[in-house]
Amino acid sequence: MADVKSANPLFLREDELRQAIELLFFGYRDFTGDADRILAEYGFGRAHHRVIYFVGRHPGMPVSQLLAILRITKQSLSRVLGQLVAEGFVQQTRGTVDRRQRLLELTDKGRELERKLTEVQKQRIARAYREAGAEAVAGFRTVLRGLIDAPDRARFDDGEGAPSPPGRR
Amino acid sequence: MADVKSANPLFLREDELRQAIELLFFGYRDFTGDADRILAEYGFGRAHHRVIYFVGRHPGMPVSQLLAILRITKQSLSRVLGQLVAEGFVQQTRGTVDRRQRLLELTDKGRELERKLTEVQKQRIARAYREAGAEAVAGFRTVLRGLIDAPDRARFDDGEGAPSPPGRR
DNA sequence: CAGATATGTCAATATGGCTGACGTAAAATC
DNA sequence: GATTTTACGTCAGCCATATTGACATATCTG
Repeated sequence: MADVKSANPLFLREDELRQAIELLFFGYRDFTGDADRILAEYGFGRAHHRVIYFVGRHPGMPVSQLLAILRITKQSLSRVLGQLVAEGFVQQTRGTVDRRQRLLELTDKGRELERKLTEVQKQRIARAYREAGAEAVAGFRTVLRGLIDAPDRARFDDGEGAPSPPGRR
Repeated sequence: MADVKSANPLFLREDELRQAIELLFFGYRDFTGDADRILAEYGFGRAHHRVIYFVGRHPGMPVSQLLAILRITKQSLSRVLGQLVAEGFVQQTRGTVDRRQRLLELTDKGRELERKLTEVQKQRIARAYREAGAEAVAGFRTVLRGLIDAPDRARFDDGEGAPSPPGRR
């Protein structure tokens, strides 16, 4: 089982690749489904979740960087971020080194919601990880990382979490 | 490397689980990005892709079954499916055993688009698979399958492609 | 025949994207 | 110090995709 280096190994067959497409479709649908249900209770959507997640992950992040990660326009972000600020989930403070910047961070209320959302997703992943075992998990990460475009792939190299450099897209 | 059965193995640590969340976010975004670009040329969106994909995969599928897979309302499907039929990508024929049913299938034009869309996605997956190797691929599939809710998980067991039984949701 | 089912359609609404235009404050540059 | 660039915000309008609810029609089933 170590010499699978033929020109067209089994795992590159048509139906294997198709299966991957469907695994990603169903997997992502169910993976996001957990959080969607919680968000609905708050009148929020997936867009709010992404903001809450990344702000929670990188406290003090300026708006421009959040835009770069999410790859949406500032007008689109504005509505969502505005709601989160208005309802007290996200807090904006002026930057000290560059006073034009609005640095974003979660409030206690925001952190609580972030925790709830991340919790259900972590549980789903933990269950799948546990059932699959360490080796399968390593494979999962390798393949998924390989599906990501090079610029953002670096995010999963080293310390993981380092914001990608400007001009990545 | 065979006795990782402690109460809380390394791969279940907080940061490992968080990394999985981000891998899925970035991975799915880039995975769908390829097809999105092609679809835009046709004035279609992701919704059209899903219809084309599943109809192509299961020719002769009735509308009700497509609704069950996509988990959207018939009103939502109606607009998208209507466009695809109007523009000659999908063809509807009355069922013979049950004449109330509209059985869906791709036209030649539809099959051609399906092929183009699936092709770019297969290429991305094939590259990641090739770089990762057979064992990693096996792990990827095991974990991803574990992320899927039980009803649809069966889709990836046996012959794979068997439509899930009625009442799955 | 009565009722359930498969499909379609009309209308109204929400969410989350987009482009374009314009404004303001602060930093950076000449 | 004046000018230009940057970071951010906002107004206005558009599009795609989803929702709920109500109703219509044809067909199947008991």
